Amino acid sequence: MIGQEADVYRQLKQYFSKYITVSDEQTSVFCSKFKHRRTKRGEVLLRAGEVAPYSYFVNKGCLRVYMMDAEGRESTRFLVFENCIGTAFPSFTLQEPSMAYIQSVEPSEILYITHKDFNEMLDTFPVWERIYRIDLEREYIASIRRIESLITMDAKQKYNMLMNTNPSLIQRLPSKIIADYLGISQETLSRLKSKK
Amino acid sequence: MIGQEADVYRQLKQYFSKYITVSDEQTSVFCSKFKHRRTKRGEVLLRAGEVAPYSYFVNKGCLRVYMMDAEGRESTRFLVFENCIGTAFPSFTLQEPSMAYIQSVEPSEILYITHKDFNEMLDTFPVWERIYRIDLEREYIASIRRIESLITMDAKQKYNMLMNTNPSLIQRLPSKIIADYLGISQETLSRLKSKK
DNA sequence: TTCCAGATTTGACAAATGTCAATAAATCAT
DNA sequence: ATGATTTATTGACATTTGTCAAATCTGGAA
Repeated sequence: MIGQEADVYRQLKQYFSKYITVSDEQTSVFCSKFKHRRTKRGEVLLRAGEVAPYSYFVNKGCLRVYMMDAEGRESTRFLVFENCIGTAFPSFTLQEPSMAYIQSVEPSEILYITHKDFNEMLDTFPVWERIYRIDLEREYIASIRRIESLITMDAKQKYNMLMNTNPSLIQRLPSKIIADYLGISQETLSRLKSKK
Repeated sequence: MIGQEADVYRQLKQYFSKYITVSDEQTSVFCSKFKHRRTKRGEVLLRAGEVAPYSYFVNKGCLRVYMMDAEGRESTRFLVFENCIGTAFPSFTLQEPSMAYIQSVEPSEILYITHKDFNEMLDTFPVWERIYRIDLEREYIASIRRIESLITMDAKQKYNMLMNTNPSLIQRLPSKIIADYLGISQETLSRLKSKK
């Protein structure tokens, strides 16, 4: 049992020490702020209008951050896979009502931390701010790449890019989600796949 | 003369103390790392393929970070206006060759800092890391909003949004740049403006 | 002022993509 | 396994947007 519990934080600990060295004591403190839970396929963790209370680290599975327009059409803003941390970022950071939903697209195993704990750690541990800052840089760079692809590429180019950079994503997720992640209709995506 | 020199850093000092309190001594150290220069209209500060050596704070004017495809078509990734800091972010941060160009679209007055100084300050001053981290959060949130608009809106919606959130930008910049910032052709933009 | 270079607008047409509807395929719960 | 429900594909067509070319407008230099 102890072995199993320890295992729950194994990936998170790796995540902390990915770019910098963190002492065992600090790692323990950081982990202690994260609670563990499992989610069901399709489970909605946050609805638009709510203030995001948590940020999520994915041990296993996949979370999807998406918006819905007045006609019920969905657009996927971000996908959070194994060993990544994510949330409805503007809402979590500014503690404002969210424009986005968060949904577990697969049965998942996640660790989550409250905004309060997250920010207290920023004030208490410079190392935590360092870890977070480096993570922000990576996330921001990824979002810049995404913006570039959205303003410069047509549907086929965007799909090919995803094939090259993230082929597992295509195999794993329903094409409906791939389509609205790319900002194209599922019919267009379906045609791209057959035509090549 | 002393008064004029001090004035050059006035906006930068305000920028530092926008979200947190910074001592005068620290502010002085931070400012000392930024050099001052003026740019001409159209001047190119960075070319694709080069590693971005500097990050720029704009006192006056506007910088444009843009990409160019094989056919010479340009896409504006970001615009940096007064009292904002910006650069070819992935290149500056990772010190890799840039995919983007940086150009001064107006005669501008800027302060710039080297990557080395920037990172040394991160290791020396936790306050600097804090300032940078908060700035990253804001920039990242802005980029998320931009991604949302790119995947959910058509050309007219994107233009209307820009009109509402940033009307000065439309008056100030040539419509060619507005168009490739929105990821649409200048002809489409021109038609949108006349129709509604 | 006058002229020129660049920017903007407009028109005609082509290409890409979206929408709607019907069908086929896959997945889930029982 | 089997039916029910969701998801994916395909076709026909409408709409949006891009492309190219020409015309018009604009601001700065001589």
